[in-house]
Amino acid sequence: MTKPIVTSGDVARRAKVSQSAVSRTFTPGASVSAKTRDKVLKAAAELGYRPNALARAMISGRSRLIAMMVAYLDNQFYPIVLEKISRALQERGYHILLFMTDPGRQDQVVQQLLQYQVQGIVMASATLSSTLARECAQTGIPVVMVNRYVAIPHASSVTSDNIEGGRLVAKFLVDGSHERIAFIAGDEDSSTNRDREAGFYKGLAEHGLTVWDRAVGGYSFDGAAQAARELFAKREKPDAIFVANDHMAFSVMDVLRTELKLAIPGDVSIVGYDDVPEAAWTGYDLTTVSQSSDAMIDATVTILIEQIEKRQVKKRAAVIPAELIVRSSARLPK
Amino acid sequence: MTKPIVTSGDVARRAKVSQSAVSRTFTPGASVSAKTRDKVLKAAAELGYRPNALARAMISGRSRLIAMMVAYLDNQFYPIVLEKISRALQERGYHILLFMTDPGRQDQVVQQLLQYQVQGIVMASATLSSTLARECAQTGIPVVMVNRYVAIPHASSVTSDNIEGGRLVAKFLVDGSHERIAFIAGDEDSSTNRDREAGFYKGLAEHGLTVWDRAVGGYSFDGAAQAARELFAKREKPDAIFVANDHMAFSVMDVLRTELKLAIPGDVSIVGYDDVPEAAWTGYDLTTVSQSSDAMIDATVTILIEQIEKRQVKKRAAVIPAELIVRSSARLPK
DNA sequence: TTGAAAGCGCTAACAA
DNA sequence: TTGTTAGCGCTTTCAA
Repeated sequence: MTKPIVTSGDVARRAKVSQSAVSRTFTPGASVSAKTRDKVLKAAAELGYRPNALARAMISGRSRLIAMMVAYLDNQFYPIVLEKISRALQERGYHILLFMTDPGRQDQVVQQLLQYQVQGIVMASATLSSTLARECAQTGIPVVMVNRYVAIPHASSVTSDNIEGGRLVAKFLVDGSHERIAFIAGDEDSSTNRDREAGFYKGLAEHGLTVWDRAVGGYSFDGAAQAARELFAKREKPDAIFVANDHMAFSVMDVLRTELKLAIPGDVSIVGYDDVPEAAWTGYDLTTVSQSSDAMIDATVTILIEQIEKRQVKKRAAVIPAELIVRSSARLPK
Repeated sequence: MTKPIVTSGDVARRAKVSQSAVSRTFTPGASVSAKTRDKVLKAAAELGYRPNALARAMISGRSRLIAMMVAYLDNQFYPIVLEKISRALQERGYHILLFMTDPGRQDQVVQQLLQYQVQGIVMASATLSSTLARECAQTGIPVVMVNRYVAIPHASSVTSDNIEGGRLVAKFLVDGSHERIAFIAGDEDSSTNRDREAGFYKGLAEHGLTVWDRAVGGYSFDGAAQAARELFAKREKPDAIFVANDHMAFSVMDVLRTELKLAIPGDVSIVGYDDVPEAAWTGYDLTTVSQSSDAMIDATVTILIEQIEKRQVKKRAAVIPAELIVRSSARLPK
């Protein structure tokens, strides 16, 4: 009952044309007369013909497949990026091959995806070893890192202006007359964390302040809760915390309000980074820095497609402006 | 500078064996002597050989590609399902080709994914027309619908026990002495909504009640807000609302607390469905019905792999038990 | 266990 | 514009 697989040859025979005529009919921009095309289309419809994308990819060298490597999807920022990138690429006739990766096993995953002859790689919250990056470069496959930056030739990147974002937060908190301003870091190895933190310290310094305290949350919900407890276990407690991303900020707010019975922003102000949808939910109403996912996706897709179509991989680094989104989780400047 | 593409022929030449020997070395379970394999492996490593998955798929008829169709990723339930399914399939050597679909354009998307010779289709929050389902069945490609059910032969499904879940909610709200119990529906065409609603009404009936009022939120954040406003624009207002999923419940809670200045559960009780991670966040602390995503993913992957490997598509419908998760968004029974 | 040979379904020269 | 031809890189008979 299964599979009477229909090939272009079958269609050709039925339409009484050559097999290449069939191929041309299904290749946008190829030269076929209207008459031939109609005959082919008719036969194809009758037979239920569907071109084999694999065969096509193999011979043409264009698989129209883009690999997307993601480390986790529980931080809403990433599903949103994934959805938008996928839609944008679909519109251009490309498709996403999804790879969930564990830290440490990323190189293995890259080997797998290269076997599928992907034409590009998008990495979100994932890092590429320099060995792998070189391998991709040799194969001529463009790599775009989203929300992370690596000093590797050939790997392009799209990031928020994290340094400026950090500065904005510092200024906002200082203007709000906070005196003991702490920071909760994400993954200390990530460029995103480094830049947000560096910008934040720079901003504090510009107002003659230094960071009051610091803990590490590792970008995870539980890690952030632990970091919050740590900061508040000490004698002198912060009156404001900049948390390296929204996802962790929610966890911090939960711990402060529930376990420590602190009012936000009455007792302590919280600022996050990303402006994920939940930040606008009134249960949190989180003051944060927006990194426009639309702009980031645009840049990612543009870089990718350009490099694929020009067959020339030249490293590019797009930096998307950051904007402070003021809500109610942090005391306002007077 | 790019692409000295290495083929199995190159490896064969260098290892001084036949090209088929190379192929066998990379085919688990093929018969090669240890000596030959070593020679091949050595040559392959030296050359940086990587089997071409596309060529392999073409000839063997096994692409090891599974298509996943999703309508949206902003409801956290879906990214979680996506992440887990992807990891589970990766472990078994399969990979996810992701398709974001718009309602109405799903058939078009299916045509595209069939071209990639996927060996299975997972549909989440997406519906398949019966025409398409038939086409998949003819090709022998298994289809599994997650969180949705369709009366189509050959399309398997994995759902929560939505009827029982709805009943549990009704019982809980009645036991909590609520008297004006309303329902906010998702997409009225979806089996999930139908079953949750039917079970809910059945549960109310078992206690001699009927639904007080009803509005439709269409599974969207904004739609749910609108539905909430609608329910409370009337003279007599509900004292409890069962919202068809958590994602909408958050929106409803926001509207009630912020716009209508109502206390939850003081003035009105809210119950959701799904138990997404945010439901446990203390900003919402939502009483809800848990549909174990782990159990659903297990069932999905098992059905899929079994049908792929047995090359036999037999419709199956897995129903995962539902469990009420009591938190603080609804008044407790005495 | 090995190698030779025959394709998988298609695109892309090349001539006609 | 059309058909012929030669592969893309691989798996899988089939004989040896």
